[in-house]
Amino acid sequence: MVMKKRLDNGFNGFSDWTVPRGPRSLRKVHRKKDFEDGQICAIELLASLAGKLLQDGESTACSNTSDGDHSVIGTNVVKEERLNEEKAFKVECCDGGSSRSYDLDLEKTDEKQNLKKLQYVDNNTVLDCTSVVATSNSSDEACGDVKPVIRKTEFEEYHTKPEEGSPDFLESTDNGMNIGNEEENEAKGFGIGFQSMSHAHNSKDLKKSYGKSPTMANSSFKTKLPLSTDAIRSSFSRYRNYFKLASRDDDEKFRSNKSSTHSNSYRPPSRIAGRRIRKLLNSKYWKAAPKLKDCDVARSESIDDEAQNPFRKRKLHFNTEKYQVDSLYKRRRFFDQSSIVNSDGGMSSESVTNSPEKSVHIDKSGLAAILHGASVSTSSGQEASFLSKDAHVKFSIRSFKVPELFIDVPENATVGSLKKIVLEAVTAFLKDGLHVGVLVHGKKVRDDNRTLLQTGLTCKDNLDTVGFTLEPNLVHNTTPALCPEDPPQMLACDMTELLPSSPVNPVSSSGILDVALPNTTLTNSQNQDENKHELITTSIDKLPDNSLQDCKALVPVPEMTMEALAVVPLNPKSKRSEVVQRRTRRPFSVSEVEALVQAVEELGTGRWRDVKFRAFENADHRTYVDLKDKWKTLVHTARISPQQRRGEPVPQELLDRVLAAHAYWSQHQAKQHGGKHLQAGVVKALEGSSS
DNA sequence: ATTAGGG
DNA sequence: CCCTAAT
Repeated sequence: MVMKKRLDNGFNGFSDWTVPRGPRSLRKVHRKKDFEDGQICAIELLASLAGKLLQDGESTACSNTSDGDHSVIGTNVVKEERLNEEKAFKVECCDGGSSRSYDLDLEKTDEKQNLKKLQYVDNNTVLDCTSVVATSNSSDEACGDVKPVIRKTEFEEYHTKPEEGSPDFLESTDNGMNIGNEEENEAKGFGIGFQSMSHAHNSKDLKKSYGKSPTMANSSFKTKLPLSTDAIRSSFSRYRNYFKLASRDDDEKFRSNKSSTHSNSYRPPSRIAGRRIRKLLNSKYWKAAPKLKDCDVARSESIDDEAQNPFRKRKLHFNTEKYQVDSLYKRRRFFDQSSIVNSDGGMSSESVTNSPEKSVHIDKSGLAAILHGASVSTSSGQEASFLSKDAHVKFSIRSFKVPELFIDVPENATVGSLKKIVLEAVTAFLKDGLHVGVLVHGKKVRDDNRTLLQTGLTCKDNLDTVGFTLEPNLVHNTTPALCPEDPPQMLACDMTELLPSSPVNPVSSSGILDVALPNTTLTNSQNQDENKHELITTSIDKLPDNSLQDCKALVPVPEMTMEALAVVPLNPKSKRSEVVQRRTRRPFSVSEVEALVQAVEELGTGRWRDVKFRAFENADHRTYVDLKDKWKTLVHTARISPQQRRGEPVPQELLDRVLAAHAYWSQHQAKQHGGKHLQAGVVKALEGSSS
């Protein structure tokens, strides 16, 4: 099967053409490529995640104290449709500040090993963007509690029941905050958020590891590894949310196929179209609805059924995020970028997104949960005091996001292997446990001792600003101070208003793709927001005392309006065309360089079209832009030390000519008169310099 | 459609 | 090599 092929420059983060600037920034690459390349639905991720969570089954919820008072407990029941199994896991609560993390135990040693390997291999692996949608049917126990209680939340598949969330929510609320059958409440599914793909960087180590890993075992896989960019990287980073699948560049096919009918029906009609779309997506749409980052995801389907490939026709959103180039070379630790060491727990990945009805949400940052609706009710009067103990706050966690997953797999990898890989990556990250972080207005609340009331989480209005994040329980390495927290992405609906104080980060780019099987392409999403808002603990004080009064006891879950959510291009047709292929890389041969140099000597720089006609008339694959770029790289190459040069070595003589010509034409500001005359000048200059 | 320059 | 902006 051909995954989408993209050609990046391959593993190297650097491309030859990028000379002057040094390594090209990955981030851009990711973004673009991912976008172009294709996407894969990460349904699998969710599924796997869910599975893991389920295994956990009983997480320890902490109840701190007397029956009545548990400060917070969230029980999430997740049901994974695929598995048809339901298991529940609990989310921690933090009352006194102790937040618990999930312990995910991998039952299979293999997996553990694999995971270890993965981790070892790539610190950068991240699952991001995967979100689990939860709707709340809150139930139970809480009622009597004096303290605010977080109700159990269930994960449901949004998709299936787009609007159910609200109804459910309402119900639960209506019923009073009480009740509920915890067990009954079931999450139906997860939405998985997407993924973005990034191309593989060179990750030799990864390759190695992978090769060892069972999953990668298949021969083809191994075989190819060396040659292709097979690597999987996963890392948690707040900045990235996506997992990407990269395939090698084989674009030749693409090019050759251009004219010919391609087997792939989904193949984008034209690059141009793709570009347009991209553009569209990148700017207009997102700007219009920055909030709507979420993507729509199809709900997971039976995994095993290849025929119904989960990847097919899924829509994905992407966000672009920033990525540092050097990151390619430097291994990052898990989560390091996002990780902030908090007293409360680990890294924070802050962003909160909401997703509309669509099942999948993608968040920019790592794991994030969105509260869909929250209501507070006070069973007994709320005493004016902040500390009214009777008041209850209901939280409906709409989704949790999973940290980004970064995966590269060979094109020839099977879907099954991809699934495995994703699963492993997800498992790896879950394995170490998670912490739940609480965000208010996009700012992380670090003081676990603060009461909800103090934090202002008492009524719906306030609750809208709340977000939960699943934080990896690892890493303590990053410098806390440095880590910015991403602003939460608010939900389209209710959240909209919320962020008065917290700026919403515009999405740099995003797109939605459909993934077609034949060319499964990956898309990457990126986003990034680097807002560093610390949470405002102080702001709490400012909360109006009457906040409680304002609250409506039951807040219906906001219904997402489709419009609001309509991040996606209205025109369904366009969806398909988004997959854009990148041209294959065609390194210039020495002879081509020679021809180029010759032409430039004669024509000067700035006349690329002429150069093209003169020297590359027959090379339809060399556009004048290519020539210009090549010249740029040649100049750069000529200036750097031979040791730093890569690729097919260009004779020094040519490089000298390049420099001479470049210098000459720089001075003669493109005032090319007679080519010959100038050429003579160039040659002369060259001779002078060389001798 | 080209050109120029950033990524 | 891609993308954009400016011609």
